[in-house]
Amino acid sequence: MRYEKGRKDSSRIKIVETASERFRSDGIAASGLATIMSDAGLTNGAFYPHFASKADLVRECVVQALGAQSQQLQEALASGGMEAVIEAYLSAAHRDNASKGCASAALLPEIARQPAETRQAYTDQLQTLVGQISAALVQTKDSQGVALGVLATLFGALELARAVEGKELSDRVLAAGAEAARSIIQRSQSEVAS
Amino acid sequence: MRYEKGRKDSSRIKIVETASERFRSDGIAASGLATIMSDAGLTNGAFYPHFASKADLVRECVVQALGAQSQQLQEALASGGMEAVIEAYLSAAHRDNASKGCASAALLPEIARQPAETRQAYTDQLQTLVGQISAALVQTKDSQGVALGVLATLFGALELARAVEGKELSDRVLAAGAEAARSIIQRSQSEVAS
Amino acid sequence: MRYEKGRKDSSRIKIVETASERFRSDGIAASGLATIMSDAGLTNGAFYPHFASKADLVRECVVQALGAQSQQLQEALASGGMEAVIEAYLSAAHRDNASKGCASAALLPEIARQPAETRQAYTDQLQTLVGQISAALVQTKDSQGVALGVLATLFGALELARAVEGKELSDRVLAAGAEAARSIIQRSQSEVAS
Amino acid sequence: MRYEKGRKDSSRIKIVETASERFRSDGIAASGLATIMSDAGLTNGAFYPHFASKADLVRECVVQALGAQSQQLQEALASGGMEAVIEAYLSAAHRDNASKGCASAALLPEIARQPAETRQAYTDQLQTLVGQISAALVQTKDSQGVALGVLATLFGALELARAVEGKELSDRVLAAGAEAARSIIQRSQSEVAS
DNA sequence: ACGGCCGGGACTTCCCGTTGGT
DNA sequence: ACCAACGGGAAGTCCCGGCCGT
Repeated sequence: MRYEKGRKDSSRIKIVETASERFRSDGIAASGLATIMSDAGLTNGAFYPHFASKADLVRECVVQALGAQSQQLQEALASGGMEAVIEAYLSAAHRDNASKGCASAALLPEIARQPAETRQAYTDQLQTLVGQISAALVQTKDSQGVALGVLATLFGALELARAVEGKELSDRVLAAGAEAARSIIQRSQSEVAS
Repeated sequence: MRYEKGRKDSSRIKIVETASERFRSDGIAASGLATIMSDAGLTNGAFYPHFASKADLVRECVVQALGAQSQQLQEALASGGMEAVIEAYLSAAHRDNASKGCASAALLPEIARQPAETRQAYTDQLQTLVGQISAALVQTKDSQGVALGVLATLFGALELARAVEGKELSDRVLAAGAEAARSIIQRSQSEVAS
Repeated sequence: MRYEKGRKDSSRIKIVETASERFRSDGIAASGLATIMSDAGLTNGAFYPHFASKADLVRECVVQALGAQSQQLQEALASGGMEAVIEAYLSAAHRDNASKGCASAALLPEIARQPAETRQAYTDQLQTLVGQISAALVQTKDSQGVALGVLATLFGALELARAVEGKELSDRVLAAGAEAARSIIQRSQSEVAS
Repeated sequence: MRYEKGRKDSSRIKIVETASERFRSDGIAASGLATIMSDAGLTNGAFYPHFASKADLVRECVVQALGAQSQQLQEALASGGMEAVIEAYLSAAHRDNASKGCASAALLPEIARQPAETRQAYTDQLQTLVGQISAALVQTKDSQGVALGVLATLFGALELARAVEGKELSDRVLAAGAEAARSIIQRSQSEVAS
């Protein structure tokens, strides 16, 4: 799509992937371009031909990370429905592997402080996720609202599980988040039934 | 009382309050001590007699901010119950005023990257909130889990509302989060009823 | 002939001449190929069909510059002997016009840091100069040594005259160098006489 | 002298010493600040509090290197006179160890391209050397000129010995330079005698 | 031969957290 | 408590040597 015009831009892709992981593990502000480029097998000087600024890279990473998440979501929904999605999202593995996990749970407050363009890009990608989840639910008047509520719960629970000290409590947070997500879905369906 | 241990200098209190706001509005990593001290009406050199490091200040701020939140929560629960809490938390005013708002919604992913001591302090304070909410709910087998689920939903929804671009969508996120929180609570109560 | 081996394109000759001047005026490391090519009336891309690398060009320039110097030396020796050579070499005009002057005085330390092939090429050309001067001297046991000593003095004096600040001192350096060169020659001759 | 005012500035001294070696071994233009700072055990960011620019550092290095050379010269003159100076200067050890050796022989053409301030600093230091050598010679009308001539010969011969390929020839250059230097001195003395 | 691109890396500016002298 | 300075290190601009498609 984007980088079809010029060269094959494998470097650009490598940079975005490397940065995307680094941002999720260390945060955006705490990640330096030099480290990212070095991890990508390149040097500082090779950055600016690809991106106008760090903010530009951030936007690209948000798009990339949520795009990949959308694909994973599609597969999970197809194979196991919402229940599988919830269990995979609020798993210990996902909690313990932030660098390859959900960008929202890793970066939401930092995304909120990004320029409007980045937030718009995030919003666009998020709505894809909302649409996918909404479509997987029994249709109600406001299945998009339900999807948003479920996503908020998943994001919040994963962040909380990562922030608290103590594995036992963290596991309980994951379980509580999963139960909460199920509640939201089930209550929306029971409304339809009534 | 918690922060009696050190000197209860007014300077120290002022630094913590100022930093606490700055962290919530700009993020921890993006906030410099020089700016914080300047805003507190002091200079750089006055910091280290009070705190051993920035990480130390962060821990103190987390305690202070969640302590204050606990007090507000108590008042809101007393006057209007959980419904009032939800509405106040997921209000446009709270969304638009991060610097004086919930530290969790502003900082959770950054707290997750802090040293164990800070995460432990956060955990302690969080459990106070959980206890308060749990006590306000109809008692069930796992009212703490419900409280955790509600908190996760509130945190996630507020972060999401701040991150998305467009007021209309952001308002919908707030509403969806509120509805989701109500669902979690109501379903836990209906379980009791059945 | 030396540089017949490659194509004797006029472009190649132009590049070498342009680079040769630029190197002498700005130094090798400080001279970029883009500037050289541009000054030669060509573009970047025309370089590599002619030379394998910048080091290759440097070698070629060393050969070209010393070859030209050898011709000038021959003429000067023929017309005015060593005294004319010394005066021309240590003239204000030569000092103030490095770009068309002696490559040794302009580049010796940089040549010393070049790859062996370049240093070999320099050595070959230098020995031509040594032979010419040696032949112009009264023959002694070690007229080549005397020629080397004279050349070292001329190179060193010209470099020194270019490096010092202040025209008056610089002129004195030139004069002192000339007098030193004459001393070397005269003493070698007096040895013969004795 | 210079850095007495502020702190002990051991860092500054370390930077100058490290840079001074690096410049002499690799040349000024070819030496990057990052490498120099890294070798000095510091990082990029620590450079500019000490020096306004790379050119500023170069000037400092020129002063430092020639200052040290002046001390060595004094010792050599005291212990063995000019003959000892010549032999030490045009020794294989000095030729093969440019990084700790004479800055003039390593850098003269690059110094000639530096801003006037650097050239002035070089000139000042050079005149110290000239004065020392001049004082060591039998006094003649122009013992400063003789000293300049000797220095030019030494500089040129060392550069030449480093630039030529082949140890045997390089050794001959050293010997020829030494013989030339002796000739200059002796002829200046015989003038007096006559 | 052209022109543009690629990655490397230079120089410089800015600000950070922290320390020490006053 | 002030404040200047230190060293660390990031962001950004620039240009270099080298390569390729046209």
